[in-house]
Amino acid sequence: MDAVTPLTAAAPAKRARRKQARPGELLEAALALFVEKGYAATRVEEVAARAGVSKGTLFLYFPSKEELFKAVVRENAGRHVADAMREVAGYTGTSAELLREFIQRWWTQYGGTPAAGLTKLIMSEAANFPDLAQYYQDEVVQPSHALVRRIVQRGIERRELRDVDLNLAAHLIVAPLVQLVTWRFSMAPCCPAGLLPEPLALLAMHADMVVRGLRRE
Amino acid sequence: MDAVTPLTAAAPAKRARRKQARPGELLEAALALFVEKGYAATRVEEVAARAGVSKGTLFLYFPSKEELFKAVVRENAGRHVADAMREVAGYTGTSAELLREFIQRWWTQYGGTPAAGLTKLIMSEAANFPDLAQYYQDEVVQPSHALVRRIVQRGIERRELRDVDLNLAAHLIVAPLVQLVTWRFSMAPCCPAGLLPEPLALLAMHADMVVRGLRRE
Amino acid sequence: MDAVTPLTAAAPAKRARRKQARPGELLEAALALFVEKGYAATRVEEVAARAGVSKGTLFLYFPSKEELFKAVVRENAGRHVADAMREVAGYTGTSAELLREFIQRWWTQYGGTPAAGLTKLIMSEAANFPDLAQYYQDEVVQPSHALVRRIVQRGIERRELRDVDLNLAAHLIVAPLVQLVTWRFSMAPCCPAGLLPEPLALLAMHADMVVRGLRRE
Amino acid sequence: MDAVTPLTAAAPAKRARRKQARPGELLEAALALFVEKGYAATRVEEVAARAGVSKGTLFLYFPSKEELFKAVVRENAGRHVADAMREVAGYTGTSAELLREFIQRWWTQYGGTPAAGLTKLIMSEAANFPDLAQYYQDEVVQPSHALVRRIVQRGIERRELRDVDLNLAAHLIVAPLVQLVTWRFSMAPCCPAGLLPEPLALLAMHADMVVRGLRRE
DNA sequence: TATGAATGAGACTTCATTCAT
DNA sequence: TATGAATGAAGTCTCATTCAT
Repeated sequence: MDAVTPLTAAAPAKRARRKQARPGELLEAALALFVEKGYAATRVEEVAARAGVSKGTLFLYFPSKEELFKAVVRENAGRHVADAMREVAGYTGTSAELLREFIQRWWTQYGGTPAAGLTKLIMSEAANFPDLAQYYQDEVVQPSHALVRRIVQRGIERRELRDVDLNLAAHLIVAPLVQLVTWRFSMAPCCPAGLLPEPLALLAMHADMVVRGLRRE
Repeated sequence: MDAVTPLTAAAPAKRARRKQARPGELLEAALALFVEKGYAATRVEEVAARAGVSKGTLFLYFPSKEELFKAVVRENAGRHVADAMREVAGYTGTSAELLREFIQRWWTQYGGTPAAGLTKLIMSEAANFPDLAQYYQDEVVQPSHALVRRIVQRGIERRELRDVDLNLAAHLIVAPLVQLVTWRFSMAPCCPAGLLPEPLALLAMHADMVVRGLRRE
Repeated sequence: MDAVTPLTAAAPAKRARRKQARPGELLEAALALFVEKGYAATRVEEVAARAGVSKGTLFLYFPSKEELFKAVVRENAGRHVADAMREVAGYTGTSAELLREFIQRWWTQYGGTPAAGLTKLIMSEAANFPDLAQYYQDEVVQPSHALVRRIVQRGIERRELRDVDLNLAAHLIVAPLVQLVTWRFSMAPCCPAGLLPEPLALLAMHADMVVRGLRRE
Repeated sequence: MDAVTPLTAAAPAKRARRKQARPGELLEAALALFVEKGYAATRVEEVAARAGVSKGTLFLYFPSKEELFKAVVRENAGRHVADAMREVAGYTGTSAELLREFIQRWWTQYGGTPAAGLTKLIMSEAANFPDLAQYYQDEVVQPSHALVRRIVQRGIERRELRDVDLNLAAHLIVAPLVQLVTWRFSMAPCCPAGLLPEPLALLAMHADMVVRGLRRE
């Protein structure tokens, strides 16, 4: 700000920096708790505590628990779909490779991140927040399915894949992905080891099964 | 109630019958509401009202909301798995037929019934009721997966199917089934028509994909 | 209910009888406290305690503090005006007697009762509850002023009173009455004895002054 | 702030002037808001905002909301009574003229000014702040009533007025004045036009009524 | 057995007050 | 001196649970 006082310029405002960061910290804490315990069973004081602030501070940034919840959904919904669509559009390899690539990426960019909890959260709370469910439907589900349908259609047009119902195929390709994150945030924490398949191994086999299941013989 | 009025004499019998039925009616009502709104957001008074009794009556049959919830889970968990295991044991047809048969039956006997809401319910509440999650794991998930593994193993032994990882295969076969009911009780009510695939068509294609994906070429 | 069991008929339901009385008891308690401390400074728990019930019970009868407040106003507003209007309509004496009668009655039927606190309450809270202020205006103020204007007009028509502005006269006749109750519920409790004029003496002199001030000389 | 920038050198002076004025601006803002919404319903942040400063600044000048309130009352109470007493002492005209003069002056110097809101404020909050009510009683009510009693007594001694109870007469003379300001700050803002009498016309008629009501016939 | 009025612990939310900047 | 982010006590309201009828 001022070249004459570089010392203070380095620490412009500890408070101000926190203020910038607060909403994000609160949203992160809220996502984790809402996913774990559900909306109703999560107390705002817990969210605040996990974000390292007091109850009152939360309400400086979000006017109510419900608005906090909506912000959590909006913040995390549909951030990765757009990226993925662009990548698919320019892909030049075989459909088998594309499907494997897509499934792998889905895991590294969404399924394996904390943001994936949103999937379980929406599933659990859809009936209590119909407008959010609709929003998620529009912003995440529809674009994702459209993307998968496009991949399959590309394979059909390239005569690599059988001529199947695109909508059904999309559901069957997506289902194990969704199921994987749903499981990760619900039963998995209760069921120690052994029985949980390694996500990447599961996804590799899923890609393999899909390719075999769809390929033109 | 009054010996002078024989017209009402029939009542005690009817009431007795109702009395017998009460717990079942309450469990049914509770399942539906817990599935729809979640445990925390469901009020016991709603459950009682839906079962046609008063709030106080519910507490005559279940000592607390939590015990009601546990009863709901115990009542609905694992009723169908044992039957299915017996049927598989005596099956004589091909693996393709067996897989199709299994998937169809799963839908008609569980996935398409109100009891399937339990799957979504457990997903949503597992973290809040770890012992119930464990119970469900032991009574439903493990037996179901074991059953599916047995089907696949039978196919491998009969040299109809490839030699795949049984555990991964079981997860991939089950995932779309679980996903179907999860969806049915969460997003589906919000997303009118068109986009929802017909369950039986979806399951038929799933069976087809699984057979193609696993068969020995 | 049943002539054969007169003993139980005498005590049909202690609970039920309380339920009947509860809203009235709560309204009475609320009126007293709202008048004394104002709406914002009165805690619902105090109201409940004064009515002899717990916090939760209050909310069985009134959905919110604000609705309780509105019920208090509606319950107490304008109950006496209609009676007074009927009496004035049939009066046959002189205007001096009528004015004295009116003022005396106002005190015995409203100004001296707990319900008079409503006047101070509305004064204090009008800006925070504009719709209630309007309601009070319509149900109490306007009818009361109309009644007083009618009394004065009758006197003018009978050539007992001077031909004055009816609206101004009404305000000047009413002002000391309102002031008396306002004082009674605000300063009076703080200013012990001596300085407080005897209400009936004050009202008698007021009536006298009004008659002298309005009479045709 | 910076000697190198003479342009801003004027600022300290301006700010100093503001600093001097701060308490007054805050008291003015507080009076208006306390009158309008009551003590409890007024937030200190609103007071600060109306005075053009931040919440924290208010607490530099007043240690608490309650002290701010007390300062508001002390600042506005009893400023005009002393002046009026002096004027009455040297008056040489008739009692009728004196009463008219007194009532007119009361309006121009108090009743028509923002400070008159204090009357309504004290009335509303007396029970919550008994010591302030006492203070107001001592500093404003008693002196005012004493002044009015003196005016009436002077008229009696000059054989212009009847020999009435001085205390009652004072209450009846003051009541419409108090009522006028009370109304002005409570119901008036809700009741658009038409029905509100013109203050000066009302006061003129009041003076007229008082003179007629008290004069020796 | 059935009811529903009553309770009170606990949740969300507000706001006077503090304090680092 | 001035700011406004942060705090937490206190208030409103909900709802599981009890119990007199």
